[in-house]
Amino acid sequence: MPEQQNYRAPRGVTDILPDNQTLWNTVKTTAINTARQFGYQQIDTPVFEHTGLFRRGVGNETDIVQKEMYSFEDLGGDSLTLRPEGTAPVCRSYIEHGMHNLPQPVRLFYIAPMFRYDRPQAGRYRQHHQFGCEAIGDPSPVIDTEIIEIGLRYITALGLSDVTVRINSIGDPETRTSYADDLRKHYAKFAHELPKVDRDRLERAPLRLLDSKEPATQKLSADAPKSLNYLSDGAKQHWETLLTLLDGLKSAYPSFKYRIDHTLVRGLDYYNRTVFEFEPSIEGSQTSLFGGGRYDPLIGILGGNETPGVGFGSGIERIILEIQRQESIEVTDPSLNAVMVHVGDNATNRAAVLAAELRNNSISVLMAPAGKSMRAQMRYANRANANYAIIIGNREIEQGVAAIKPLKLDGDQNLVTLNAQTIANAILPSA
RNA sequence: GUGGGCGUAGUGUAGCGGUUAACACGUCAGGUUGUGGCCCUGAAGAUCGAGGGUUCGACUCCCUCCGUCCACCCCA
Repeated sequence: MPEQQNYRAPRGVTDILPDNQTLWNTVKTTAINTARQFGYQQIDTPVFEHTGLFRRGVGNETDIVQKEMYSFEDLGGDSLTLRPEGTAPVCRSYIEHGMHNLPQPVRLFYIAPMFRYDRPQAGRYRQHHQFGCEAIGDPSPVIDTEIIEIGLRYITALGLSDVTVRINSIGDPETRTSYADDLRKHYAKFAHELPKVDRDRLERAPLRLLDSKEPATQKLSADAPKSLNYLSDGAKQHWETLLTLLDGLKSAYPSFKYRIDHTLVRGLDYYNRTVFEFEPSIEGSQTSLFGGGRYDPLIGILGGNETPGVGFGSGIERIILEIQRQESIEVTDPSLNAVMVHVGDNATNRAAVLAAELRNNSISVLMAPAGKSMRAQMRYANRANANYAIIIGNREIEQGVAAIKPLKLDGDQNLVTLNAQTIANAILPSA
């Protein structure tokens, strides 16, 4: 006897069961419609890429690359990685397909699974899905604002309120090094007071100390140097224009509020200037719904011509959690037009043919389980969430009729001639 | 990687050192002449997460492991 093994889904990944599909599809459809309203076109990139794309693009020292990637060697010896984020692959595709020859900026969006090896918890999974938008080829803060507006429109369409946008500018790569140096100096004075996790980060990633959750570090962060004071003239003007544009959004989005947060930095190396996050205003676990920013260096890093870009990624699972928490929208499963209830072999054969013909009339219909009692079939029809039962037994076959019984609406059962057209007329709503 | 909570039928729960391990929902079959929802009856379904102890006896107490959830970290 072979040993029996009960498999479960691997840690941190989940099935999206039929009960949740309507909500999922609503969210995805909302994302697609929103992106299209802004003229974004959909792109799908492969689930895996060359590992080097992420090492270079996301940054070799980032947590994502250091400890969260699903990397493997394929049978040909290539090192491949399940995509942990969406921006680098889209930029790779932009370069590979010469999209700089298209009118700039190129506006793209995707809805795709992402993979990160991490300890699962609420709102965090090893496979999650992101709706992302990328605008490539435009350096203006107008397009930064557009990206943020897409996010606003998306969450507004999903009925979400109490969402705050945190925003910051981390400047350009050149000014960032001197900023990082000064940050190091600031914290180094009190290095002995820092918790060990933060002391470790001091050298490697001083910007990360700013959003540390350690109280001791937070106290020091209050009067730490701010990246906004280190901006180059160009970055500074970009930032100030951005704020003006964001203020302008308030007339179209009355509940929109943003907060300048100089502790906001992001864990991916490719960002410059604008960075932002959308987060719900709940205490406790801070699960941001969106993250994004400008990534002007990225295309160059990946070997393309220097090309500016800006974008965001938004976790669909987290959006769904927030929709459920706020009860912001209600979805109902679509109902079925009809279930065929059939007793007796002749009736069953006739019912199967009729079902096929009804489907030609765009009617959704399914067969109740053959060979079961009429009571069992009627119960099945009821559970199937169907509008009508089409009942065919020996009596109906003899008389050449079908009994049409409404299951949801009030009304009596009635008999119609046994053919697809008359049945269709009897159950189609408009008729 | 670090810390905490929790693991009993498909799901949600109850239970106690000795029980036929209970209840609800769900599933299946019935409730006379072929007709769902409500209601009623019955059935199937749990090696009480795994292994090891303590004990005459453990689902119940102890240990280990595994799983899971939550938090840290990081992010979406």
